[in-house]
Amino acid sequence: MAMVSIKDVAARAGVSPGTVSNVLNRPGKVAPATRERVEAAISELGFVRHGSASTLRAGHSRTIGLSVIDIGNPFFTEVAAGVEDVVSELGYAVILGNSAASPEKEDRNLRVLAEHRVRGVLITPSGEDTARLDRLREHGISVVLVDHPAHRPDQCAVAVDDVAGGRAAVAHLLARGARSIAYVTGPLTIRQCVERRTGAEAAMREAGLDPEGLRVVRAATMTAKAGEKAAAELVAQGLPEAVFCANDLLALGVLRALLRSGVRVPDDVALMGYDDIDFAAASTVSLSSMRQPTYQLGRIATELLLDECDNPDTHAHQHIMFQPELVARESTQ
Amino acid sequence: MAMVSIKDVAARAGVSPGTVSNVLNRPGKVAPATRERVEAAISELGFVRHGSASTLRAGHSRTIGLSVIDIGNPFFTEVAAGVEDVVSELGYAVILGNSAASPEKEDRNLRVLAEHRVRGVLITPSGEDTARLDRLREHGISVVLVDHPAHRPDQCAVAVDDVAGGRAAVAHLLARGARSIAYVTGPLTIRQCVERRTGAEAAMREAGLDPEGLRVVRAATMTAKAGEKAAAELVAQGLPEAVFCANDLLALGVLRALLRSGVRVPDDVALMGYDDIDFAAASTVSLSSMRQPTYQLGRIATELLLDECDNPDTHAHQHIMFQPELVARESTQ
DNA sequence: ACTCCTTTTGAAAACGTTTTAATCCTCGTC
DNA sequence: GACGAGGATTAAAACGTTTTCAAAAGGAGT
Repeated sequence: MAMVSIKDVAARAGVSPGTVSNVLNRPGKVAPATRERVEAAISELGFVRHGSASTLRAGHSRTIGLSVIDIGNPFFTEVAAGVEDVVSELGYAVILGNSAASPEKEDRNLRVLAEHRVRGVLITPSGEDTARLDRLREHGISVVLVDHPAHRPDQCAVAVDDVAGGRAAVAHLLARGARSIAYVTGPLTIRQCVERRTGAEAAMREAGLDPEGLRVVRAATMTAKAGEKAAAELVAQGLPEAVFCANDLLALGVLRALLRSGVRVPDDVALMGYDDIDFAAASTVSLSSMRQPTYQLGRIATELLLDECDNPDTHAHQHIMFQPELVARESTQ
Repeated sequence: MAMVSIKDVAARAGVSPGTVSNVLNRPGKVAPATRERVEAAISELGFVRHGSASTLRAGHSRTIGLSVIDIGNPFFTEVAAGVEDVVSELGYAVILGNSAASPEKEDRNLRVLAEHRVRGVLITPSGEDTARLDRLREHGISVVLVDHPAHRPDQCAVAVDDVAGGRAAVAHLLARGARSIAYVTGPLTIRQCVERRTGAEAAMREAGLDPEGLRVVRAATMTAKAGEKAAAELVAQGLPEAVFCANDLLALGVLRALLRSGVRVPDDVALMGYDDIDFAAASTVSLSSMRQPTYQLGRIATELLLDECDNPDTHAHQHIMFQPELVARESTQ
């Protein structure tokens, strides 16, 4: 329990605490000779700066919050990797929050982030309630939306066009000859699920089909397990010619359950996922999917956030929208 | 930029700041009437406690650190889920660090955690250098090892028997009739890789084979991509009858590359992974693997850590060692 | 020797909370 | 009606840093 403070360092180096602080934060402002002396004292004493004291006095922390919907989903893991890579050299800490698509958990996480006075928050909101995000901003905490379009102009957001993605996915299935299509979705509170569906319906309309014909199966969560359950439902009610899943995890679950029931993919049923996670290409029947620039999403969002924090006056808010890319594999051959 | 402080709340409620603090931290100590008044003021003013100030004065934070080797590996994601579930109701924050098996990155992350004066650290160390962990403890930060046996008696650790796992895996391959076996491993700085190999060699010895016969292929990282590369090497140098991978990610990469080269699994080569991540069961040829109580690892480690922090005197350090379980699937049929 | 810069350092206040010790009340008891 | 006991509340000091402002030191020019 060493508890070496800046004062001890100052005493050891024969300078004042203020100078030590300068060495730490504005090394340019202090003469090389003194700086060296201070640095020596720091390492001799094993001093490590008390982040909370620093945050308290300086008024801002070196911490950002990252709130995702499902940390078990490789999509978000890859986003997190992008965030990490940008942030780690800067000595920033990332506080991770997993909302599990529950507004209450998300609330609790945001509250924790607010208490920690994080510099900013990267969030993939799990619902459309923008109020709590606005409340964060009132506390001086910047917010950048990840995989979600902006709520308002004075805000950064990095997203991927989910309507376009849903349309492309279903257009692909239709082009392959499927006429009856099921859409396996997660909770309808999740925007991505809704928009991909909108796109899917648009594709049907464009093909001259009634969008009402899109059979929607709702899964409780966007996991493989939930996908298996959804597939059971499909099997019980009679199979469509093609299934479009809101997510690769759902699709992998659907695939597993279908194969187990003796349904052949893609011969009996074609199958499309979304996100193109690494495992999509490796699955039993390799999975067609919609690829998104996931890692980039994390990187760019973080860069925007940091710019907003560091240059509040010159910062230009940006709404970036990527286009997803169809990757056709065995499951829709 | 509201910046409501405890003083404002106190003024509004007509009490002193000390009383507000009591309402926040020891609600029992304050009369119901005043408490209500204070709570009303809190919500009217939208007060949120300044965590750094609290940490600074109280001497301890409501934050723990989680340092993993690869956040992209579902194994660690599941550990993280276990951690999250324990911690989230307590209002604790989790600072995530990804060491990417690099001691430098791990160092940097630990430094950040030390600066933040986290309550404790959960870590899967990426090497055997215990010095920096001891340094953390000197700063009064508890450390619990995850998926790693204890370095010292006065320390908690939750691990899985990797030697036993390696032995069981290779014994399984031998029982299936394989005589030439390759071991695809990650960096040898990673203990898990080394111990699984030790187990593998033990299994060979027990079967009357020369453990030197175990062909070791080293991959730079424990990812699917690195697995593909390793498989290419195997193919080029002549295939063994069975391949044991230190990790499911490696195994999935090996599998993908083998199939692409026209090698049949398990007919030409049997394949075993390790970790039994969700995707192992879903892959092209479902993957035999060693299952570990991953989620439990995270949960229990966190509980131990919190107990150590909250009851430093009554706390009994524990070294928990789980046994892995073999899951046989198609890849070793 | 003096002034006038520039560069470097130091003293002290402030950040928002927790906590200790002290004060103030309210009651019950004698 | 005085006295204490005991609970509720408060005032004030601390936690370790950053930052502002002023002062000191050093150098150059007269």
